[in-house]
Formats: sequence, structure tokens, C-alpha cells
Amino acid sequence: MGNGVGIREVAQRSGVSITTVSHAFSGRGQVSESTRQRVFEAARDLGYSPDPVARAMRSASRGVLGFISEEVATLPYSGEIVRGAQSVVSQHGFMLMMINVEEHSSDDPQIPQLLAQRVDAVIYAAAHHREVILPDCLDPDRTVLVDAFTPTQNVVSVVPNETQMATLAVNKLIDTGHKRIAHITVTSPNPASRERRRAYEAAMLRAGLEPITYASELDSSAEAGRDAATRLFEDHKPSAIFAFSDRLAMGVYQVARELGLSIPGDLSVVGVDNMPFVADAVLPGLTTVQLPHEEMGRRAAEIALSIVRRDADRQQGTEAIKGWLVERDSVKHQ
Amino acid sequence: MGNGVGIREVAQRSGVSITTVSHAFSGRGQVSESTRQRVFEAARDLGYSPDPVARAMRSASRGVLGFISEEVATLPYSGEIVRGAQSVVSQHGFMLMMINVEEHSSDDPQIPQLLAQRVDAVIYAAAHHREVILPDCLDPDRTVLVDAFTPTQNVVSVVPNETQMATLAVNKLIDTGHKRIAHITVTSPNPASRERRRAYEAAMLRAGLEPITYASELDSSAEAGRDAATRLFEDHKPSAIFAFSDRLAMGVYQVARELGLSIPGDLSVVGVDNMPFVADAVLPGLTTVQLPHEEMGRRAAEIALSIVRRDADRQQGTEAIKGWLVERDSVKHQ
DNA sequence: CTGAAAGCGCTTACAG
DNA sequence: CTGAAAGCGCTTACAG
Repeated sequence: MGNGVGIREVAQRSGVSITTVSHAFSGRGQVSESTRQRVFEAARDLGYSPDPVARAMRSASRGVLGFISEEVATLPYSGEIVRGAQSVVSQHGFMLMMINVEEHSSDDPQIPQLLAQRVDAVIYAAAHHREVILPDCLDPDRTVLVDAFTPTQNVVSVVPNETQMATLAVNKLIDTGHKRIAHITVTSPNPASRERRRAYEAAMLRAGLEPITYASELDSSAEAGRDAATRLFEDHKPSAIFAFSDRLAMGVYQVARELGLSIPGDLSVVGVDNMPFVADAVLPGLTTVQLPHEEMGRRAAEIALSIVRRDADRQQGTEAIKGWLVERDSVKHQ
Repeated sequence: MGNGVGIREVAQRSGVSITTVSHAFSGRGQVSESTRQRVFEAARDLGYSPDPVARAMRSASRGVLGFISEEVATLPYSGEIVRGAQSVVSQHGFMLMMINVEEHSSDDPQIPQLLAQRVDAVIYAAAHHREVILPDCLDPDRTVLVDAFTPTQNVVSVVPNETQMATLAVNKLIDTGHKRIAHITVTSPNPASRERRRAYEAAMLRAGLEPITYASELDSSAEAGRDAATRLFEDHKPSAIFAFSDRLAMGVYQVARELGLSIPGDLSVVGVDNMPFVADAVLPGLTTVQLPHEEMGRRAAEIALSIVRRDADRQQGTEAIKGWLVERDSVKHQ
């Protein structure tokens, strides 16, 4: 792991100065084609590649992006954000240095520690779509937010397009002939529940249908879904339900079972998340909207890289990424 | 992000040489207590901390561990391994540099790229408990495996204690009065299914009970659980099932429902994984064995750090970490 | 197009 | 206990 050959050996073997070797590798100076050839050949023979640490000593760029993840272990899809970011970053010869912090812990000592490593920019991924206060030590101009935005919107951020995703779900139900489409959600005031609900209501109104929403005060979970669905069925007889999340949808499945309602025979259900091992494992398979986590990670990395390169036309403000419908067996034509 | 104060400014402000400042911070040389005080005071006033990149230039240690994760996004708990490793690493002032590779892609160019960053050691986390071939470029003496081991066992590795975990599950069922306890699992020959099955059979035999195992040729999934459970119930009338995984257990729930069997009234079920949003969301809540992912990540990091420190008594071979039972509502006294 | 030299911010023998 | 000096492996003006 790590051999001892340096720029000096390459210079010597190819009969040029280390300056020229440096030029050849960085592509910065002028080097004749024949010299380039000889240098690269010598480098190949010697198994040389420039030491990124030494490089970082002199150059502005360090070749490393910081990745701050809130509660990386909590949600199953945080890994997808990491994966997306990691793949584009590595294509550009960059590395990801990663730390895990708790939600709302902007004074975590790990953050200065990460910054001390002279990362070129940082990606901050929130645990779920929400407003965050950027820790003081983070430079707003060298940070990109994922699934998050600041009150003043002064930090570039990439978020899911809640409106588009919810509209996709509701329209699926409308297009499939349903009239009595209810929405179950949570009361906690986050952008996701707020925007999805608004999009649901708008889509219903556009179709000349009456919106019916039941919200649970519990956190997004199967239990919250049971809570809201139970109350919903006491008052109404919907033919379809648009659930805020797959977890709520699971609760709907459970209540439907208790009530002797078959899915999709008596009740169609659409969720949001496409949660692994849930949406596909449930019976019948849940039709749901896939959140674009990997894509968000990818975009965040691209933006971070454009910050490092100081691209003039780089993304500003908030970019909303679209999700897409994953059709399984929980929706039936009415 | 990053201020321009260096060791020189601190030396000047505290009236000593940079050598002394370096000694004070590294704790390596001899520095009088009063000098130390002055140095640290000056450093605090200036907001100085040693540049890890410059440090890495001269010292053997770089303060960074590599973390190679197979399919970080695939399984929900890979994040727990990362989280465990990250937390111990950061307590020791180290950072984690992370890449994501596919299973069986030992020639991924990202690995040399990671090594080129001169990481002090690397943690390699497999997607699931299995045998791996270590990529050639990885030094067996500076690598620690998580959820994996090599054919020759020449790399330190930390794995879950499959036998202990399966025994915990089966004994729970035995202690609770069950006699007809079946095991459903998968045929694919991995250490997890092999060792859990063996432990199940041993525990049954010890209790004077007859083991009954049905295995599905499908990948671990609810569908595989349905497949194995359906066949099981054609031939037998078990009062309890020990499922290889929570996902198989989900399939058991589904088959029980079809058959009009209530859980836990007619059938007790125990799984393995404690898969988030599944084990706790299913109705009734699934009693299952928690895999020690976070603990495995933690241990791997501790071992990696002991390698960096060249501890004489550092862990060798394979360390098996125990899991624990998470009791919910799927088991009833018989 | 090529190279000698300074220097990035530290650590590490070594001398005092 | 303290400090002057060399050097880690590169990059970057600058001169030729």
C-alpha cells in the first residue's frame, strides 16, 4: 500500500527535470508531445502517480470533498445519497471525507475537524427534507445542501420536487378513474408534508374532486398510518388513498385488513418513498413514488465540484429534483 | 473555512521557535510546562490548529482511514457500520475517507485512488456476511474486514456471531414452550444461512426436538419466505417458525394470513435483522435478533486504529460479535 | 519547450 | 528544555 517512487525518480528515468514531470501530469505548463510520452512511459514503468497529499500542500485544491450526513444510519436511503455523490466525485478524481452528525447539532466538533482537513467544499445531507441552520464554521459559498435549505436560501441546495411527486401520485389515482381519493399524512409541519398536501389538494380541485385529508400527530410510521386511516374510515368511504409515505401506507394496509377491505379490489393505495424491503415486500406490492435520492447526491456533487472549479455559471439557489412513479399492484382501475 | 494562521505565527506570538510549538502540539519532545502554557494560549488566541495535510507530509501517519463499502445503498444497515466506525475514528482525531464499490469488483480503480491518498489502514465492509477475495492492492496487514473473511483467514475480520444469534432465537421459542419449531431459510450457500441453520438444528437436538427446515432457492426476501412457508405448511403444522431473516418472516406473516393463522395466537415467529421500518412496522411487531452492525463498525475501527498504532497485542483472526434479542409481539407462550 | 529554485506547513534528527 | 536546519513530494513563478 503506497510505494516509494516519487516525481524525482520519474524525472531521472525520463531524463527531464521534475518541473517537466509536474507539468506533464498537471497539464498546466507546455510540454512537447514526445517529452510527455517519455514521462508517462517512465511513470508507468515505475508505477508512479502524483502524491495527492503533497499536491494539496502547494495547490489551492485538495481533491477532497467533505460529506456531512445527518443520522446516516437512521434512514435506509441516506446511503443512496452517499452513493450518488461518491460516484460523480470519484469520476473527477476527487475523494469524499465523511462524518456523521446528529440532527440539529451544528456545534459538533467533528465539523471543524473536517474543515481542518482543508476539504475543497462540503456537502451537507439532512436526514429528511427540512430547513436547517448552517453551522457557523461552514462557508455558505462552499457548501451544498441536500434535502435541506436555509431560511435565507443563501446556500445552494438540492431537494426533492415534492409538488411534482405528489401530483404524480394523485394523478395516477385520478387517471385510473377514482373519485373519492383521500390523503393521509402527518401534522408535523415539514416541507414534505406541507407541499405534498398542497399538491394533492390542487390536483383534486383541478379534477373537480373534493380533497379529504386526515393527518396523524404521530411521526411518520405504520402506526401513524393506522391512526389516520382508522379515523378516515370512520367518516368516509374512499376508493383510493394517497399516503404521505410508504410507512403510512403500511398502516393503511393494516387497517384495510382489519376492515375486510381488499387492496386493490376495494381500495387503491399509493405511497411515496419506494422504501427498500417495504414497498416491494408488502402484499400486494405498493405503487409508490421513488424519491430521487441517488440523483440528489449526484447533483450535489456536481454543484460542489463546480464550486471548486469556480465555474461562472454554476447553480444557485434551490434545485428541485423530480421523482418517478414505481407501479406495482396496489392500484386498480375504478 | 480555513484561516491562514500557521505554526510560525504561534511561535512568534509565544516567543519560541516553531520546533517548540511543534513539540508542544505533538507531545513528542520535551517542553516545560510554562512554555506549553504560553504556546497553547497563543494558539488559542490565534485560532491555530496544526494542518493535518502538512503533518501528513512528514509523519508516517496521515490521520485518515479508508472505508470501502460494498453497495452502501443496497442494505439499510450498511449505514450503521459506517456510523459505528466513524464515531470511534473521530474520537481519535482520525477521519474516514469513503468509497463505494460493487460486490466482487476487486479491480475497481477507486481502490488504488483511495490508497494513493495514503490512508493509514482500510476497513472493507461487505454487503452481507460472506467470503471475499482481497483485492491485490490492499495490504492484508493493514486491512480489516467487516461482515467478511478471506479463504485463508489472513486478514483480521469482524463478523456477526451467527451461532449465538440463531441460538438466541431458537431458545426463545423453546423456552416459551414450543415443541414444533420449524426453520425457514434460503438455499444459497452463505455463512449466515449455513451457520444459523446448524445452530438451529443443534439447539433443537439439545432440547430433544426434531428439526424441520424448509429452504427457498430465491434470494432472501418476503417472496422466499412465502415460498418456503407455503411448502412447510403443506407438510407440517408447526407452532413456531424461526426465520432466517426478517424479510423471510414477512413472507411467513403473509402465508399465515392466507391460511387464517393468527400470529402469535396460532403461530409464533422470530426473525433475524431487526430491519428498520419492517420489524417494528409489521403487525404484530416482530420479535427478532438484532444484528450488531454498529458494534461491528466500532470494533473494526478500533482494530484499524490499533494497526496504525502498531499495538503489539492487537486483534488477529476473526472476531465474532454477539447480537441480541429484540422482543415484540410475535411470540406467545405455548 | 525546459529547468533551477523557492516554498507549501509542518516534523525530526541533531546540537546546544 | 530549546532552536536552527533539512526535508516530506510536490507546484509555481521566473528565467532561459
